[in-house]
Amino acid sequence: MTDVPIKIENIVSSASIGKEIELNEVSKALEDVRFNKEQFPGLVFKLKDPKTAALIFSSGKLVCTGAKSIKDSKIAINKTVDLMRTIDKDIPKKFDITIQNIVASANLEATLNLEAVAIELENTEYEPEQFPGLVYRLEDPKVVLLLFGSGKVVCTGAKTKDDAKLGVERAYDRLMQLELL
Amino acid sequence: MVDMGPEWRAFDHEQRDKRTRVGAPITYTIHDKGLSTMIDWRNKDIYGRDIPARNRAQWYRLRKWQRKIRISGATERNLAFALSELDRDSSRLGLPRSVREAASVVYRSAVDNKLIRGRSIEGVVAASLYAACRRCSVPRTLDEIAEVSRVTKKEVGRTYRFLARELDIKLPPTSPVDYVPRFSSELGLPGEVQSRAIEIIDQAMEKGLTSGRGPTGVAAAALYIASVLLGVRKTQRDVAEIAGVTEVTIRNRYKELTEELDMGGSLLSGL
DNA sequence: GCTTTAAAAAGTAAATT
DNA sequence: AATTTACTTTCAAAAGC
Repeated sequence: MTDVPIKIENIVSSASIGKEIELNEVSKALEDVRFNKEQFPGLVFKLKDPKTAALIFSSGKLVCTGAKSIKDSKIAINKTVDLMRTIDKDIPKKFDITIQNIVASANLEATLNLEAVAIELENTEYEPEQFPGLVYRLEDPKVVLLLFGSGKVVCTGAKTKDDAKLGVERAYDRLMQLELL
Repeated sequence: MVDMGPEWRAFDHEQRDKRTRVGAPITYTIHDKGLSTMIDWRNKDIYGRDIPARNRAQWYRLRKWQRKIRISGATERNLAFALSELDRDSSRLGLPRSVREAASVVYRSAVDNKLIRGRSIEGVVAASLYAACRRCSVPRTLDEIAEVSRVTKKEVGRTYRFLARELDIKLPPTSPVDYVPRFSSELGLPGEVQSRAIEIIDQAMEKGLTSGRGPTGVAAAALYIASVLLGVRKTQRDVAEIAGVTEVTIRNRYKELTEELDMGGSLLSGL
């Protein structure tokens, strides 16, 4: 398997503190908060470090986006929950954090003729009128890749860093065997 | 998945045959016309008398039949609506009858395979028309389709992808070449310019200068360059207007094409 | 399906300067 | 015409319409 380095660009994770929270109180207690129940049921909270955004729901579940590493994503959630604890002292210290999606970028170091790729490669969608990237859906690992004429690639949908890297490498090898690279 | 035939999969290099068509061809004959007798919802006959218990089984079967008839009646009304919608969109876009018919084939196929569920008739009609235009090499952009139909660009695109996947329609990416005749005639340019523009596009494609670029922008720039080379220059503004792109896009494509295909000298002599 | 969040890729667009 | 800002595509989760 050809080694292709990838860079993690964004991580989405979720967690549940196991008990309900009064969002109106959270919005008063925290800075950088936006909350419009009519618009969206979740409260939006922006954390400086790690630079992330969290969505907090009244059910006690939350979503964290924007982290550049799995560690940062977990740190961000823990910091956010720590702040929530100033409102409710009974929020548990321990809870599960699930990585839901990893977005990574990579460079195949060669230009691609997307018209040819669209015709030869399976499971692709290429509509340059709408978007310059070609969408390539991989079944194993189950990820979606965006291939560009420059050879740059975006991989999304992975749950682990290994799957993101494996997805890019499988795409690279497939393009190689079809002589598209 | 349903197979609409090889002509809709012109670029499917693998598995193009041995697939069996699903279901029988359906003709949209109005088969309940003249059926005025209703089967009552209650267990009464047309005179209001109770139906004998031993005949009820048969009665239920009749009601079941009528339910089917009612549904097919609605299906036909929907088809009539869809076809009128298709006619309206097609005429607004100035499309030939052949394209409209190709679109109706796609639409009927979508209906036959129950792909309308959860989707608006207008959306499926618009997407069918978008596909037919491409298939017939007289492409209309999603914006143009959205303009004449009452569907957003996003929905036309989404529905098109859905139909393409479900009906196994595999069309190659729209070539800038297919936009040349239309833009050219709308600009009142002679045939020689068209030929020259197509040559430029062919060269551009071979050098990978079209990957990721909008087909209309490439076609517009090629036409602009060709018009200059043949001494019948149109302004970038006019070309941009007809092609539905900005002058900035034409300039960007122009710069790239002239540099990569080294046409700088020729263009200078053309001026 | 939509609403909200974040991020990259590259093309196109629109508003400023 | 150069800058800046912004929208197109992909993904997942959250609660509710």
